[in-house]
Amino acid sequence: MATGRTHRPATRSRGIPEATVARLPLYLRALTALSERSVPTVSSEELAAAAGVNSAKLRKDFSYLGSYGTRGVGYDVEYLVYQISRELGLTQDWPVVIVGIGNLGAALANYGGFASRGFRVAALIDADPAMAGQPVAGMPVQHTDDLESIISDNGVSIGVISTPAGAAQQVCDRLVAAGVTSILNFAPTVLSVPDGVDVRKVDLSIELQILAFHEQRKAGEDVAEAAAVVPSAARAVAEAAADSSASVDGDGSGDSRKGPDGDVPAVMPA
Amino acid sequence: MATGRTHRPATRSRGIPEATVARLPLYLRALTALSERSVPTVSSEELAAAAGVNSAKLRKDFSYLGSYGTRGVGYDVEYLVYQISRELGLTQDWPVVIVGIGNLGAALANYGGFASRGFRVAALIDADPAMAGQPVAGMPVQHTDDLESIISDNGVSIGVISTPAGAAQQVCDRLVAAGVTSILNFAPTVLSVPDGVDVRKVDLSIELQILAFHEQRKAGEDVAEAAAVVPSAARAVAEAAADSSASVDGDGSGDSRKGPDGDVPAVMPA
DNA sequence: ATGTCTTTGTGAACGCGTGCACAAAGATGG
DNA sequence: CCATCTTTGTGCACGCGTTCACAAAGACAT
Repeated sequence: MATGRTHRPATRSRGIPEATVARLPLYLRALTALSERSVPTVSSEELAAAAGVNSAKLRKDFSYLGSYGTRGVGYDVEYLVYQISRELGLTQDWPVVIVGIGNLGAALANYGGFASRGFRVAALIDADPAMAGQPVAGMPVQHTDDLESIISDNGVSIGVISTPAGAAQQVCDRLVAAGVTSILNFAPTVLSVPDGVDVRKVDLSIELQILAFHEQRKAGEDVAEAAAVVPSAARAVAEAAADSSASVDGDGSGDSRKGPDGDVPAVMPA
Repeated sequence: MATGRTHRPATRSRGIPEATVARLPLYLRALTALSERSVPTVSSEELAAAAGVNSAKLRKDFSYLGSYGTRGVGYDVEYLVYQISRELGLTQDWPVVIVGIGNLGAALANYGGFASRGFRVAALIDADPAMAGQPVAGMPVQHTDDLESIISDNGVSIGVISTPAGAAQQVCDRLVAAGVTSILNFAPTVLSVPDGVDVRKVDLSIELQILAFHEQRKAGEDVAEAAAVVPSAARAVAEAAADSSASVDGDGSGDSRKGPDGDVPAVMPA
């Protein structure tokens, strides 16, 4: 899972709880699989199992959309697929731009899941002039200079940022100024956006750290905190390389980079 | 955001709420940035702003770790970096294996964020015999046949799955059987694991769908208002065909995992 | 020392999300 | 038409997470 939303305090969009919205895609996926197998109806119990959730929760989620089930029988698969698709806005076309075509950006461009349900990669944008015109996923990469015109010409309202952290906010600002109102951010940075703009964040590093926490807990439950603590080590590393302004690798996304996301160097614990 | 945890009902691990644990990496990143700029202390207000959270929330989060601040002054940056690192288990080495070296897997292997904070890519594993031995991110890809020995030889407890959906559960089972107890899953499938194994899911498609929901809602509400900033938004409201557009992308390859692009398809396993 | 000022740490209230448990609704069979 | 069985839809209670608001604690100046 991506690591959570950013904005949107407690907005229950049209009565549908945020937690429910986050599960609708899950249900949709399970339903689509059933649809392909020509299963006509499904019970809340079966569908819940397929989606990996509680059946009561699933029924309550569906109750927010309306009463689409038949008691004693279950839910009509096709009908539910359509209703959820419509509710999520997947019955319309969503042009998407990906900014930052490094390793991750290229992987996203090739990702089949994007092209499926209503999402269409309208353009790939990178700041590296050497990449301009080069085909990635059968589509020529365009230069950042044309970002604004690309957005407006294609009516893009959803942008994906897979640049290094240093460039993310700048790219974000330009996207928003050009009319983008939803952003999926892969760069390890907190983006600040004006009201009315949604930001969702996917942070690979954070996911791993959360796993590490639980892993440590599992391993350390029986054993008594066996950790060689050397706080001075971390302190020493931190002192090094403390230059003035943040290392602005301006465009990034070039060959010279090592990763798609220039992560903030961390303390390297021994 | 990666889309959330899977297991672990309401386990307040050692008194630290799950929501707090999920924010600790965020604080750590902000603190590390401050540390590099040699900032000695920081107030909860400043740090909260840098991490993009509420200051009261941040203080409460830190209160679960202990009283590490000084009233009237703030928090010692270096000390806090160390405390959070230790709490998250980043003071020790975490060997990680990545299974499924397609576009996404390769991007993950190159991802700098993995190598930073204590995580070390111990091995890259793929089922394609043609990939065996080929270098990715300066490391030879190994074949799935050796999965078990790789896990045990390196003492791996964290596995990353970036295979197609059809292969994910099978890979997951083997990882768990070999001793892995934490899994970061990029495949669009619900993984079932025994108790004691943590699974976190990152689902790009779901994130986009959630954004689309809010985007549609914004577009529907703004009809009345005159948000003249985005003229292109209204144009996008072209009703798409309401037929069985839910039919997914081709590629019903099913069993044969890695496709031409070897990336994660949006299809569910049967 | 004493007062003032800043900032932490936390008690308490509130709201959201979850899960239980059950009544209502409809299918099914005789 | 009635009885029975299955499954939905939801009222309710509970727990987690968030936020407010403030007292306690320490720094700092006089």
